[in-house]
Amino acid sequence: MSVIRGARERARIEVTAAIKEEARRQLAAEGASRLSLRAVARELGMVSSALYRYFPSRDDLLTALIIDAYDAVGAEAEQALAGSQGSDPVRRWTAVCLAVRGWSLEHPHEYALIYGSPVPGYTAPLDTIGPASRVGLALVAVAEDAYAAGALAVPPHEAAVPLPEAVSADAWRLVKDLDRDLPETAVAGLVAAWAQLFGLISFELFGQFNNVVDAREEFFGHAVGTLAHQTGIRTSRVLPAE
Amino acid sequence: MSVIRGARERARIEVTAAIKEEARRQLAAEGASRLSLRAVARELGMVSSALYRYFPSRDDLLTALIIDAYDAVGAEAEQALAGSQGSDPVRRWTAVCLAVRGWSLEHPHEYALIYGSPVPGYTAPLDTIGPASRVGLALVAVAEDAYAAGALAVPPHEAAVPLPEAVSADAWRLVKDLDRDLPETAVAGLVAAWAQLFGLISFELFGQFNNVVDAREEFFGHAVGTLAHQTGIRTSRVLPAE
DNA sequence: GTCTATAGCCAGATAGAC
DNA sequence: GTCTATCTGGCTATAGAC
Repeated sequence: MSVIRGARERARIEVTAAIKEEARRQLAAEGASRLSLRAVARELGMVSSALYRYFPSRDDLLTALIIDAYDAVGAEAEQALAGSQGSDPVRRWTAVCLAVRGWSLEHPHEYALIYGSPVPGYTAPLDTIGPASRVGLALVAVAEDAYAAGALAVPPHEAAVPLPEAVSADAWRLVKDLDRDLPETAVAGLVAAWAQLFGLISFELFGQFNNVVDAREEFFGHAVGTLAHQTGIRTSRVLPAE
Repeated sequence: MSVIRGARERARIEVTAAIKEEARRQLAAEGASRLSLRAVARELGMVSSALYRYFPSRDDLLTALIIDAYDAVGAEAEQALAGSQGSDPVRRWTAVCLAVRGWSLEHPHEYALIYGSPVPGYTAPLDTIGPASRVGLALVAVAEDAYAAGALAVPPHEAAVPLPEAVSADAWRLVKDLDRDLPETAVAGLVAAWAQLFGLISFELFGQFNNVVDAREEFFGHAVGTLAHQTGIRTSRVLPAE
C-alpha cells in the first residue's frame, strides 16, 4: 500500500492531498457542517463531479480529515513523549500536554472538527477509533513509565477519593484491554485528566477564557501540573508506604 | 419591559417564543451553522420574510438561542447552589456540577451551541457575557461559602503547586472584578476546575467516552469530587495551620 | 478521470402590495 | 406584520460524452 507504483498512483495521491488541503482551508471559513465539495472543486479549478472519483461522498472526505487530524495531534503527543524520555514524569506529562495544546492552537479548526461539536448527520466510522486514542495512550505511557520508576503515587495518598465500584470496573476493563501495567485507580484518574486536559484547551480555543485568563500559557502549564499531581504522577520516586 | 401591555405585545412574545422553540429543534437536526430562517418559517407555517420582523438576521436569532442556553444552564447551577445551602461544601460543589451535567445531557444541542465549536462567521455580542458567566459564578459561590466556613484549604496544602506570577496576576484581577472574598490561589484553581468540568461533560456528550467509560454518572461524580478537592474545597473546617 | 449538463433541492435578504 | 415575488447565490449527486 505504501509503495508508489507509478505516475498514475502518484498523481492520484497528489490530487487527494490537494483536495484535503483545500478542504481544511474551507473548514476554517465554513465549519465542518458546511464543508462543500463544490467549493473545494471550484477552488482547485476542477468540476465538482471530478471529486467523486477521490471521495465517494462528502462524509468520506470528512472522515479523511478527521483521521488526519487525530493522527496529527497524536503524532505530536507521541513525539513529545519520545523526546522527553529520561526526564522526570511530571515534566514528561507537561511536555505531552503542551504539545497537544500547541498543535491545537496552530490548527484550531481541525481541533474543533475532532474535539468540538459533533457534525450533525455524520457518524464517525470505526476507523477513527485508533487515531482518536493516540493522545490518550501517550498520557497512559507517561503514567506507566512513572509507575515502573516508582514515581506514581497510588492511593491511599493525600488527595485520593475512593473509587466507586462501577468506575473501578471500567478501569479494570481498560487495564485489561490496553494490557498496561498500571493500577486501576491510576487509569480512572488518567481518563479524567485526559478529558480535563481537553476542557482546558477547548475553553481557551473556543473563547471561554476571554476576559478571564490572560496568561494563557502559564495558566495552562500550571493547570496541567496540577492534573499530573492529581493523577498521582510525581517528579521522583515515592516511598512504597506513601 | 416585563409588563405585558396588551394583546399585540402578548402575541409578539408568543410568536418569538415559537420561533426560538422551532429553531432549537432545528439546531438538533442541522447544527448551528446550518440553522435556517427559511426552514424555521416553513415549519411554523410562515413565510421567511415574516421572521425578519422578529429577528433582524439569522445571527440575531442565534444570539437569542445562545443567551437562552447560557441562562438555562446557569439557572440550573444556581438552583443547585441555593438548594444545597447548609450542606457541606464538597456536596454543594458536586450538586452544582451534577446540575450542569444534567442540563447538558437533556439539551445536548444547546450545550454544543454554547460549549462546542464556535459557529464560523458568527461573533457573539457583548450581551452574552453575563449569562455565560453564571455557572462559573455558582462554583465561585461554593468556594466562597466554604472559605467563610473555614472549609477551604489554601496553599501550602498537600497538592499545591506554586502559582506562576502571571497566573496570580490574572487571579488578582478576577478577585478584584468579582469582588469576592477568596484567596488568589483558590480563584486560579476555580478557573481551571471550571474548564475541566466542561471537559468531562464535552467528552461524554461528544462521544469521546464511547468504549472508554461505561459508568458515566459514577465516573463524573468521582471526577468532580477530585476537582473539588483539587480546588481546596473540603467537607469540613480545616485547621488554620493546615 | 475529467468534462458538460441536469435534476431537484436549498439559502439570506429585500421590495412592495395589502 | 404578513404576504408574493424576486434576486442571487448555493448545494449533493448522477448521467453520459469523451
